[in-house]
Amino acid sequence: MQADQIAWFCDRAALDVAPALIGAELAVSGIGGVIVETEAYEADDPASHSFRGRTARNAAMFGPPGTAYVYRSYGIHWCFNIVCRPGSAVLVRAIEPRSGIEEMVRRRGTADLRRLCAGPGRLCQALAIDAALNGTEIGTGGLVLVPCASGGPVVAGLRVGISKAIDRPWRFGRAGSRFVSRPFIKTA
DNA sequence: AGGCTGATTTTCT
DNA sequence: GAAAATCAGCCTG
Repeated sequence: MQADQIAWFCDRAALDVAPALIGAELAVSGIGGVIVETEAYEADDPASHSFRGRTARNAAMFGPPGTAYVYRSYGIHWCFNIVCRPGSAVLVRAIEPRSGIEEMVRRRGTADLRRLCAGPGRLCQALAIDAALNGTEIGTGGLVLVPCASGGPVVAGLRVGISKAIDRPWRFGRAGSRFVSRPFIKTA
């Protein structure tokens, strides 16, 4: 999809974009798959990097909708976000591997498809996402995003690995997918 | 199956 | 100096 169409798609609350991205196709230089897990981070959200205003690290979060925000996590991993309205973004937490599986297996050092891209750090390692993509416009530079009309049933749950605003059910997943980073609690 | 810990580096207090 | 939107490996039971 063209960059301007992606910008249009992302120009709304992260809370709207996050579930809408379930089922979308994500690829870097032809290697990727289908998004099965996301999390929303809003501008007024204590768990968001943007909560205390713009800094050197989170500058990309204040760029136009459709910008990629990539940051280093725990000093080791990379995490990939899609910027929505300024100061808000969607963390892509897992994809179902589809294209370039051989290359992803090589980068990850495991042939376990279920865990190949299940988690923000694993996903970035499999797709070779790093700081070079931070601040770039999705739809350019080999970064491909193709939203789909119906990604199937979407389930929601609590976000993972945060210590603030832990009660917001802003984690979204494709119902029944085996490729999510952690199971979603079943609701009655 | 589930819990703990080390790795590693940037950011903010 | 502590915490961080994590992960893999090793421990126990």
